[in-house]
Amino acid sequence: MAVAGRPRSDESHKAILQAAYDLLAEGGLAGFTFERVAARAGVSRSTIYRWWPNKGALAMESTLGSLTAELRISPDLSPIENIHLRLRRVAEAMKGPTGRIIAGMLAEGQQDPDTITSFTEGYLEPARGTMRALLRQAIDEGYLPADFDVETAMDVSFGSLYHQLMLRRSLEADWVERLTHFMFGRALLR
Amino acid sequence: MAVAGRPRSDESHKAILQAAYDLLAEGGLAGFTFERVAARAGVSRSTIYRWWPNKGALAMESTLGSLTAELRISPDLSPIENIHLRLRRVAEAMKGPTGRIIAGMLAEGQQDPDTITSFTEGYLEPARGTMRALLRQAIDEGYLPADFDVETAMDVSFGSLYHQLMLRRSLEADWVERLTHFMFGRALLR
Amino acid sequence: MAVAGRPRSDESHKAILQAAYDLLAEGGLAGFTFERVAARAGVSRSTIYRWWPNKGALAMESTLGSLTAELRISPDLSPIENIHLRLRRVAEAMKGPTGRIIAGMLAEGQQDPDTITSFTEGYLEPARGTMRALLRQAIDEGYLPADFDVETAMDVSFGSLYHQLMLRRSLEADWVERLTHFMFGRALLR
Amino acid sequence: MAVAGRPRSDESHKAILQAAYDLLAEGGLAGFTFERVAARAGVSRSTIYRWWPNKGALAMESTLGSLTAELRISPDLSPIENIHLRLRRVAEAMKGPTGRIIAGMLAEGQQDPDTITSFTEGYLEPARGTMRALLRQAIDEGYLPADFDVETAMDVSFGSLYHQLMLRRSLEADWVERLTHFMFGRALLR
DNA sequence: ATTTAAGCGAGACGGTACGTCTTGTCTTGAG
DNA sequence: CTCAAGACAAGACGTACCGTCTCGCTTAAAT
Repeated sequence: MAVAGRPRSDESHKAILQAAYDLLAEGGLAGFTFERVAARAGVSRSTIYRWWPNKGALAMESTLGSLTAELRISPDLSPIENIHLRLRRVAEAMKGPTGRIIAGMLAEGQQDPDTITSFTEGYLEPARGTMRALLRQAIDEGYLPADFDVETAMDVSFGSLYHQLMLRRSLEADWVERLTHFMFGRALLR
Repeated sequence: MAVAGRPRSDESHKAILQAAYDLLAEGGLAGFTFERVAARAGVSRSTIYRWWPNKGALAMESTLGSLTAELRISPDLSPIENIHLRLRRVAEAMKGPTGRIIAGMLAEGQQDPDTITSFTEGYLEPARGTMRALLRQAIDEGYLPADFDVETAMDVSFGSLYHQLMLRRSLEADWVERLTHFMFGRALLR
Repeated sequence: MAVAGRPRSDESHKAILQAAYDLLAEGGLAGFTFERVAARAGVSRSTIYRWWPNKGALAMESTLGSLTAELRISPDLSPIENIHLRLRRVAEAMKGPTGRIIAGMLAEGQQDPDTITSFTEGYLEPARGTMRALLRQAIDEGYLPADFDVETAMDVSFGSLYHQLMLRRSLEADWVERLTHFMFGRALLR
Repeated sequence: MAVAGRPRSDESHKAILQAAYDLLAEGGLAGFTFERVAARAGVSRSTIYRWWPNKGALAMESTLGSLTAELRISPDLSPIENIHLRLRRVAEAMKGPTGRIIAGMLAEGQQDPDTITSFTEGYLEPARGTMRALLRQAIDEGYLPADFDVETAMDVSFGSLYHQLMLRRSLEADWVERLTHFMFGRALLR
């Protein structure tokens, strides 16, 4: 049952998200301003304020879509190999604009807890869900021992990866490989 | 041999660092302003600009002293236990104001790479140095296999710990214990 | 047909002009600061910057109104007497706050030519217009010779008067009287 | 009888005056700063503060020498012609850097009365002295009537000339000629 | 057909902080 | 006693954003 009043402009909505994404990709958190987003989107500032309470929320929404795309599983690989592949892809993505955006959101979140919540719910938990399933499968199929600590494994893998990102340290393929070896042992990766 | 010119006021210097530390401890990065630091320290703003190029540098210097205090080794414990103890202490410290400050600096560093450099050189590398020594000792004394990947172990331990911090997730003792178990295996912790 | 956007606050506008006038009247150019004007007007600094490009412009606008008031002609006096009266009144006004303001604007104009332009167009030219009319009338009515140099007479009268002002020299009635005698000859002043 | 202590550096003294003069000539009052004078003179700021109480005094002293140079009388001309010549030369000088400096000092004097005093005593009164002598000579020799108001004539000539300068109006030769005509009548100038 | 209820642009407003600049004072060490 | 060097408190500068606000216009559902 539609409410009275002029409906929300889908055009503006999209333009804002796109402008926000572009700005974040270009300069990270610095230079990410409501004013600039509005200017680039060709939209009035108040329209942004009407729909997003703060920069974190806007940054989140403008980014989430593009983040979840790469979460795909190859059924012809072993669970451990699948995990390795996923980590490698995520690391790869983090080297580009997506990485700047995520780092920016984690940074923004230090001032505004809501951003952390959105980030966790919107991106991290889904990612952990897939990873969790893979780890459980690995246990079920005997690749990992029954008492393998799944949750900690995820804290470790995501944690070290994103920390690496924030410190602007290496996210190259061999770093990911060493990480996987460290977590699972060399034997499990053909 | 002192240089010409009025010498730097040690009093102001200390007052600035103290005020900066207090502000960071109180409100984290938000509300950490040169203006407020100056006001609280009873110092003119230009004096701060004269000595610190940006907020990150000031935040760093105001915190480093209190950070390095806790880097002490108990010689009567095994290397693994020492590592565990260190991680627990660091995690404990991160729950208080120090944690907010470090999270703030990592956040600030996303806009200003110099802050990351200062953080790495001033705090992280020294911490890694101690940790590295302990891990090598553990290998030498047979607690860990000869091919144990020391560097990755540090990426993992510090990484997951600080990521946990930034996500405002648990830093409780049992989390640290699970982390240590995950990295070294339960057997090694008495 | 009003333009879109929040309309300019007439209240703030007036408060700014009033505060500017008061500050100028009190202390002349020294102490005339956007910051103080803002504080006294109870207005944010940016509001002033939005409407006036520099101090001179604000000083001008805050003063022009009160300046043009005194330009009135008494029809029952001879043109020469009218001129004399006008000069005496202007000189009188220059002894008060208005004088400090005008001196301040002429001073300010040495750094910023726009201030001079505003002053000339907003105040001086109108004043010269009236004076010019009186001089022409005096010629027409035979008080002054046909080849009397009207423009130079105005350069001389205004010039010596405002120079006197800037040098903080006498602006008393007898000085004005001597000036008039010098320009027109004693005979013409009853 | 020399006083104890290091003698005043004549080199610094001259460098300061020269730097001050240059800065004034280049940019007028704007950009005339103790800091810049010190920098350009290769002198410490405190040295300037030790010898000059404020900008006006420094501006004055740096300029006075070059101002009085042009006050010379040609004995083979009539007094009126000499006056005319003098005014023309002063007007000519005012079109260059000297003019900017004098205008700057008159402006500066609106904030600091001492500058006005220095200006009057150091430059204006001497100039008026010469002019006064010429006018008296003109009266004595019958070029001007015995009751010619000498002081007012000087107020008028200098006043209109310097006002013209401050308004950035014409200081061309024909303007000076019209001024002389206005004051003395056409007959007296061949 | 008219009212009502948003959405939206434009843009003013009070604030806060930025980083820079200048002022006038002070403190040191060297001449 | 002078001078260079330079630190210091104070405070204004002009700019950039913030979050809020007031308008007038537009768009659609409800009356």
